[in-house]
Amino acid sequence: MSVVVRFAPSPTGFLHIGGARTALFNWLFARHHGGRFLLRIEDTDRQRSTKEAVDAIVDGLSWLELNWDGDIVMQFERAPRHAAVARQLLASGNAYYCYCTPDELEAMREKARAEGRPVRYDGTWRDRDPKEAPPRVKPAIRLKAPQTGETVIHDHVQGAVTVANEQLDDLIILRSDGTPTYNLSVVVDDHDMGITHVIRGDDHLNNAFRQTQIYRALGWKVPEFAHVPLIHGPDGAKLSKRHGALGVDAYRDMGYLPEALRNYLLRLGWGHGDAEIIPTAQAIEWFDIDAVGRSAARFDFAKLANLNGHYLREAPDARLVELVAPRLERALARTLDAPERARLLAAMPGLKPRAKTLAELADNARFYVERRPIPLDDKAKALLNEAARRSLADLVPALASAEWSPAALEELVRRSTEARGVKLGAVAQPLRAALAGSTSSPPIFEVMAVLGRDETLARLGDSTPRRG
RNA sequence: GUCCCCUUCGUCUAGAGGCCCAGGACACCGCCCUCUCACGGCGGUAACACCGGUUCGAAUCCGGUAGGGGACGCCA
Repeated sequence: MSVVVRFAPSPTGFLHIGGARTALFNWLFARHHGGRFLLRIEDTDRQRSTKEAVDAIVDGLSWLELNWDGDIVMQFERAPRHAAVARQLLASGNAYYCYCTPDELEAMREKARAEGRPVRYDGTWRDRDPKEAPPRVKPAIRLKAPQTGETVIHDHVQGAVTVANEQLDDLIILRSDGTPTYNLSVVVDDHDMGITHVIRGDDHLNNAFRQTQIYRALGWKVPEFAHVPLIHGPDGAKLSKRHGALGVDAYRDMGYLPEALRNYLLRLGWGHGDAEIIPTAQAIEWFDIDAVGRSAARFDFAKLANLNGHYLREAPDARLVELVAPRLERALARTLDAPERARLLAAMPGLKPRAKTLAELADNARFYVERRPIPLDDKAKALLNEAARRSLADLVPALASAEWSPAALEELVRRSTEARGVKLGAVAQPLRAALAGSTSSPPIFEVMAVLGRDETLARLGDSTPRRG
């Protein structure tokens, strides 16, 4: 049997990090088994669904490179089909009209809660003659669920989960306005789309029982289930915005690479021996939904940053220039020309091991394309005292005719410091301050090589006293 | 309140009765490398929630307790 899975978000906000992970698991499962990964937008809540949210989901999945197969299914468009199935259930005696009004139901729940009883529909209209229906009340359709026995789900993550049928009430499958409810729509769509494995957040575990009852009433085959745990914040509580329940676009903005986020999300709740760095191709080979853990994991930015640093170091320099250039252009409020981009490319090997995010990489790269006189931070200013400036000035004549390579420059400066009996750092740090504008940067001779002789001497000139 | 689920270092996890006085990674702390900052290398602190039981032997199996999470809508 070929595997067919789907990711089915409701477009009521951005694609959040938890949704991204269930999408990733679905995608990996499909790719591992050579099956299909479908995308269905559950937009049946007309009040809250927005076009912007649909775009955000599509953009987020695209950025994460979780490509789906076939066309996107818009659930609302299938509402007539769902309603038809509800009527089919009615005709077969597996559903019935319920004439309770929302107010009555609310009162029913209120009373049950107050009396400490389970909050469930009491079955008022289950066996009552519809002829007794109050006039002018439009009925909803409820599933006539089994009242005895139990419903068991064999979940690939949670194992066998059993619930007594008396715990489940007769859920509404078609609203009084004729629109289908979530559980009905999901069952009909999953069936019609040929979904073999339903992989979703475990907040849906309870729905799986309801849905199983609908499948049975319809005589349809129940799909395999895998309910993956939710992601929690650092405090163990539900992920809040402050903790990282952000849209994936926010992670892109913070400068994380999609492959790093994928690797991080994969390791949240799943492991393969001691493996930590798991590139996507490897993940596809190894991924196994049955090995996903049953407990919720906490989101940890530090680990994400570490992983991101790894993928940053591995990324081709040209790609990083493309990713960093727009950030620099925004910061500098101007566009970068070809020589500046070339300079960034040459600087990238020295820059990338020093950053954990693209934001940090852009910050660190900025001095390379800053226009003279480049701004100096406070520590750099303090470092460039009278004595430091003089020793830099002493270096200028030799630099003017030096061979311009990192090794030759280092050799030259080392010889000069040895001759004067000072440590290399005594000159390297002032050089760094004058050329990079701060007290930390890639190796200074490499910086000089990338900057070129003219720019180097010009920057030194900006910081040293004029010769008389 | 009712139902369901979860519980190994601070965090993510390995572990499916003896290989575990519990392994890896991140974070943290030392040391090394070193022109700064990183990267890298080496080392360190640190966990089987608790109580019973089964067994020659339990992190691993069973029961209970505690703590945490999720679900209880004519939302999805």
